[in-house]
Amino acid sequence: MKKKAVINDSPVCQVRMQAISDTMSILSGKWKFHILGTLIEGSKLGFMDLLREIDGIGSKMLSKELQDLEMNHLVSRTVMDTKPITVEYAITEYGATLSPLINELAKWGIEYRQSIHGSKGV
Amino acid sequence: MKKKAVINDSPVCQVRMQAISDTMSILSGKWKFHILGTLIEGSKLGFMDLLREIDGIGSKMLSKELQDLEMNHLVSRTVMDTKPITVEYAITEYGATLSPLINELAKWGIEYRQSIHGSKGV
DNA sequence: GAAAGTACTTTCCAAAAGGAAACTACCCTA
DNA sequence: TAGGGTAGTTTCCTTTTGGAAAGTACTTTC
Repeated sequence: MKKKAVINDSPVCQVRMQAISDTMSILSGKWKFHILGTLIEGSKLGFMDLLREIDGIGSKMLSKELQDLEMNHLVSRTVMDTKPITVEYAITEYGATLSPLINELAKWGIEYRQSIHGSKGV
Repeated sequence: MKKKAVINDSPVCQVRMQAISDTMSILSGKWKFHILGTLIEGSKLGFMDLLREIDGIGSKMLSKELQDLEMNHLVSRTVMDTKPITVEYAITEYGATLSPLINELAKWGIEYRQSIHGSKGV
């Protein structure tokens, strides 16, 4: 009995799956989308600003996630030579290409909430 | 010295952030997007089919993730009364509303790969 | 009646993720 | 010179995640 050739294991599909894995590995963790979302809304924020803006995050996580995002060129880090030195974090032009994705994420989440409340068991 | 009112903590923004958290918590884990992506491509697959299709997943994870997705009405599970009983997993109509999101995810990942190869350091 | 296929579940373990609190280091103001 | 603000880092700990392997249960085929 031959094993049925289930679906599409064509290159396009494998590339697609790989692409999804790539995106998710770059944006993994509990806080990446929050940080990016915050920086997309209010460009140029300091470390303490982000710590205050993003509800629940601690300095360790914020620091680590910002480093990840910077490494992937999604956010920029600029040390200003103000007197108590400050650092400006901002979304890069490249990071801004995530806007459509983040919008889809938000849109789906909003519709999800509505579907829970507005229906009798989906 | 008054604390600067950093950005938009208007209800819309909080709702948006909450929505992103909701979506991500439903789609958390290493395999959800793979499973959904696979079921969107080839509707109606058995447990063993999925196990073979999704490279690297084990039966424990597949089982657990399918239960999660079923609980959230994103996939359906139908026990067929064939002789060695088989189970058909399929994406629900509701689960299909994730297609645009998954497409964005894939699209961004593909462009990401291109940006790595095609540029001199972004 | 043994093997193999369906669909899982259970156990046991290792690694990764994440959080609280304390600590560094530097500067300014009072 | 003590307190408070900047921007983090370090330590220690718990929780979560995920994987390998074996087990369950039932059926059909050889």
